[in-house]
Amino acid sequence: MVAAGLELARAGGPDAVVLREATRAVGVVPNAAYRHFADRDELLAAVCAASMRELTGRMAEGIAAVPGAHGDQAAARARLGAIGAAYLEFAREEPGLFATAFAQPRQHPYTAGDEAAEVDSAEVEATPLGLLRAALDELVDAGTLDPRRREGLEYPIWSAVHGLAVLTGQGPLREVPADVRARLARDTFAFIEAAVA
Amino acid sequence: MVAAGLELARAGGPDAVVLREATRAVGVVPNAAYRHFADRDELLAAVCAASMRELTGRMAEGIAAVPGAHGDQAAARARLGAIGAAYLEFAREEPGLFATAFAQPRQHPYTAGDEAAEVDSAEVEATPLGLLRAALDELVDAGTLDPRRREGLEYPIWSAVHGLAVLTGQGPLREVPADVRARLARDTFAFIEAAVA
DNA sequence: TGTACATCAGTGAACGCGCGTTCACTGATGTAC
DNA sequence: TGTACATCAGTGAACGCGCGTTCACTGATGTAC
Repeated sequence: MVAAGLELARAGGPDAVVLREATRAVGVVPNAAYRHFADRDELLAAVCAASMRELTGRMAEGIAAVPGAHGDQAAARARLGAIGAAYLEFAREEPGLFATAFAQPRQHPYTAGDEAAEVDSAEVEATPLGLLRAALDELVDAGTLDPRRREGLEYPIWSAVHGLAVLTGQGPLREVPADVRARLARDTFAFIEAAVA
Repeated sequence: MVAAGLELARAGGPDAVVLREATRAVGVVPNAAYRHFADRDELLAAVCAASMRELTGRMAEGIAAVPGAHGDQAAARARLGAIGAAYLEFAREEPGLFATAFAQPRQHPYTAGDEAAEVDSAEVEATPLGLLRAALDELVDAGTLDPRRREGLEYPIWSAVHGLAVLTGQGPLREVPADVRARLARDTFAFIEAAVA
């Protein structure tokens, strides 16, 4: 059911996650879905969570593909770039899933500064925000990023990349040609580096 | 009809712009709408355009409220800040209209660098992007912004502010308390200033 | 080893709902002669 | 000045659609005695 819903979301975003259609894809009668989900919203929530997991997985892959030991300056920078690139690539290649991942967000605890330690670190990791935090922490470890500038830095960076993804996805910039899109991505990354440096 | 649709969008976003409901609000029979709109999508497009105009208007008000002559350094900076603040404020106070403004975007010509001159300047102005461009141009005029860094700078800035609006609006950060939200906005503005300087 | 029973995924039929849209129409308003 | 006519916003009734959801049910599977 969730896999079927995921395909619907891939093709048409969260609104396309229609209970009856998912059961049809599975080859089952509509009300059979109620064996597994309380209602349509519960199915949608599961599909949203799966979409978010998919995004997180792509980002993790992008990071893992960058060689170099933890703490190496060039590698740390490259890993931050890989995070942003994977995020934008997912938004471009899977607009339906991207929209779905953010359509019905699980409550996302804001944990900056002092409260950070309270959160189960494994859970935080398995999240786009968690991966971004780890990358910034590595930049601090590598000596590239001044620790005093580290606090809260994940949010403006996340905003910039997410904003670009949205504007060039469903947004007003969705019709720009591929080369312009690539340039926007480069400019945005340069902008982030300028602010970090 | 558009005003009624706008109220629906204000309350529930673009999906809430239901043709029958708009006619009901106007006190008219459903099919009467077809005197004025080819179909539901045409009504929605009109409502989206009106939402975008509303956003642009709020931003223009925010700019106009900043005293100081064109080219004054402090005033120029304040105007850039006012743009971002108005954008975020609109997204927070009118989430439905904000979502609607970006729901069915009019094709938005990308005009950076050489092509900029080709576009009717009046049309460009009456747009969030146009206002942002004007503010950045003023920073150049004021001598605050290096002209060599000006080109294409509007997009990362727009992305950062738009991303923050989305993440704290419908997005994963939508549940954060007001003070944290304010801090995120401050951090993002500081981030932008750091990249611009 | 065999029988009784609980579990539970899936069935078949139906419901009420609100939607967008089409049809032929009415009736007021303004204009041409 | 008065009559004929075009225009056009709105009417009334109806359509087919697909949706989420509820009901009482069946039939296979696994388990307890």
